[in-house]
Amino acid sequence: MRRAKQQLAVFRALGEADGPLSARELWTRLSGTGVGLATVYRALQRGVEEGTLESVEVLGGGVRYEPKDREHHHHFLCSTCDHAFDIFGCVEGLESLVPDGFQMTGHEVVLHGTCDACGTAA
Amino acid sequence: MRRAKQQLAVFRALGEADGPLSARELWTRLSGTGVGLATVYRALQRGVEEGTLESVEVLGGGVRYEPKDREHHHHFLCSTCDHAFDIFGCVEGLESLVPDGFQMTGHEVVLHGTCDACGTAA
DNA sequence: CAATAAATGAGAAACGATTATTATTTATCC
DNA sequence: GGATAAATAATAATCGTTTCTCATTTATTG
Repeated sequence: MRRAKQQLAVFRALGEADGPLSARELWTRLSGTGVGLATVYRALQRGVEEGTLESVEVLGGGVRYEPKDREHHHHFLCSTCDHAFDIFGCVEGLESLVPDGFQMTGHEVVLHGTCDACGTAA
Repeated sequence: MRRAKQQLAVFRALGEADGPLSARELWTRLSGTGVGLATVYRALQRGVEEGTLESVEVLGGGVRYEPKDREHHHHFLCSTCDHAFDIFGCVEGLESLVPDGFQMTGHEVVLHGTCDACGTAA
């Protein structure tokens, strides 16, 4: 049947965001449309099941979600507004950090500090 | 008065660990000694207040704690045993990732994969 | 040993995040 | 338009973590 108008709104909001969003952040952004929090969770769950979304944990603020088709990137967490921004590009020298006997399958880099808006407002 | 024998046990266990530990992990490690979970939390809270401990968030498993006097390092999270290991050394090229107008005050690197013990056991 | 004050353990309570429930609404198919 | 099944909003229930409460224990001091 597949109606899911509200769920599409969730996917669209995630696609337009400049970084991963938590369930609550999404709900807040969609608040004008009367979408329920449960529906946000349903959409996120389905998105992850279907492989279109990915859950990421940026320190500070639990689980956030973003579209899986985004290319390799990391995150910048603003300590003032608590928003997570995507930052593209990567770093060098990760392999040399891995201890003997350990096998690395992935990595996360999180920068923190102040974002443009918060730095200007200060 | 300052007795705090149990709290000292918490600090000692953290000092001997090879990575940051969560309150529950600490409690488990001290289980033989009859230390209560509330005491673990009390010790962690005091340690952070006094500046000897630091709370860190490694993705997957909430807040963990480690002594603040440890030199700059990052963490390796084993996806099998869910334990976080300290890894020393750092990476290159962080500054180039920071977007215009943003100010970076710190960074975190988390590698994930399989630790030595879990890789061998598999 | 007695008095005092901090520390403790056990369990209850609070808290936030997530999931389940349910009656209602909405799209689709005929 | 009517039947059907999925989707929805609201809210209750659940779950793990952290904090609170309080009676008891322990160190310290005299």
